Amino acid sequence: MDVKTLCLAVLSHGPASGYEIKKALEEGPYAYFYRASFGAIYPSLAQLHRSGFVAAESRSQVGRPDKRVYSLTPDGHRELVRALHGEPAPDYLRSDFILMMFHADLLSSAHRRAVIDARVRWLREQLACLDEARAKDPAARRYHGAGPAFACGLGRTIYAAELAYLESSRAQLEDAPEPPLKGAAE
Amino acid sequence: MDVKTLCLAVLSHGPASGYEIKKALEEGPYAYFYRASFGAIYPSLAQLHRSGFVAAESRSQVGRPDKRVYSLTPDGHRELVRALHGEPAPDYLRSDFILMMFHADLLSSAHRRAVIDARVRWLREQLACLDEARAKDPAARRYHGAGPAFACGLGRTIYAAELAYLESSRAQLEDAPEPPLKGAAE
DNA sequence: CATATCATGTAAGTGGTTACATGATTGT
DNA sequence: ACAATCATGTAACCACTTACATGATATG
Repeated sequence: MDVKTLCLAVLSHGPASGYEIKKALEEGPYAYFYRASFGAIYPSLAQLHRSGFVAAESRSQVGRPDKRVYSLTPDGHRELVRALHGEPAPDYLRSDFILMMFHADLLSSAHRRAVIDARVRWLREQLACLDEARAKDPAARRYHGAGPAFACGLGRTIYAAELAYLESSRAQLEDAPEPPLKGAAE
Repeated sequence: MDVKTLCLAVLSHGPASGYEIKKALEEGPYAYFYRASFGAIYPSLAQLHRSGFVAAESRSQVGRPDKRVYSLTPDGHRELVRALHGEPAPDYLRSDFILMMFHADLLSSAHRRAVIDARVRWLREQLACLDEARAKDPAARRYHGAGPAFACGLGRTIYAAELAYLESSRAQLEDAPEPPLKGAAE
């Protein structure tokens, strides 16, 4: 699943410009499981347009570049459905946080505490954000139905589980004695 | 955190060849939060060697290329500690599975069920693997101490939470009626 | 008066992956 | 016989990120 497919996915909720797609990707629920920059989005949209998967409408604006609003064509919709019916690639997670925790014994206790604190704050923020969105945020209206609810619930579950684990287990990590002599392993 | 740092991290548990690092990365607990291919590992090791962060010892073998066993130098250890004390980059997750679930309404019920079944099987496998390793697997002896236990426990917690969520919520997703008319959103 | 938001696009660089080249040994 | 495991390395390729170019309008 490349950025092109991701653009089709976002556009399936309604027409949008490249700029709006970027915003949807970093503010909406997509942010949880995907990411893309302008340098990836704009060329992708241009290529999707050449392939006939999206239609473009230029809305001229004063003072800024014309806003190009893209919308899914029937072909684009079929292409999205086709891509969604392939084998899902295995999840790819890259986490500096877990790497640091794995090597907690090499960390100064100050840094260890700071990193965990930041993580806890971030998790609480994400949870608050998800709950708030579910309640009344107008931006969330875009995403309704069983699928988005399921995916957001999954995100919520995982964040909550990690937060609970961190809060209950961080003491063990922080109280652990430093190894008596480095290089004495095994 | 690039592949170079990752190599240093693996080598901090003891000397290893490029091949063994790859195995540690895809079989050990690192697999949960990082990944790397030979094409990334071998050049990284060569560069680490040039930088003086690892020492190399060639063990000649009959019939195969000499096995080059690398080990962390004091400089390499310091470099690892230094890297571990930086700001952790935000987690990067890329999940085709969640993207598919987000667009569950575009999926055939057969594919939707197949994908969820495969995910459930995979999660159960991961959990079994983590529990087995904790019990008696000799390969896990490499990783001991509070850090690895914490990181593995975190992985276990998250997998278990996702599995429970999937099993309790999949019915809602699968029973959801198809939208009456496509394109009638809003 | 500086910073953020809106808005599109390109070019250079990067951090990898995939495929290739090579080949003995062991297990099925 | 065939596949898997052990073992290292290179080269071509790729998808993406970062930085640049441009600039009006609104907000604090």
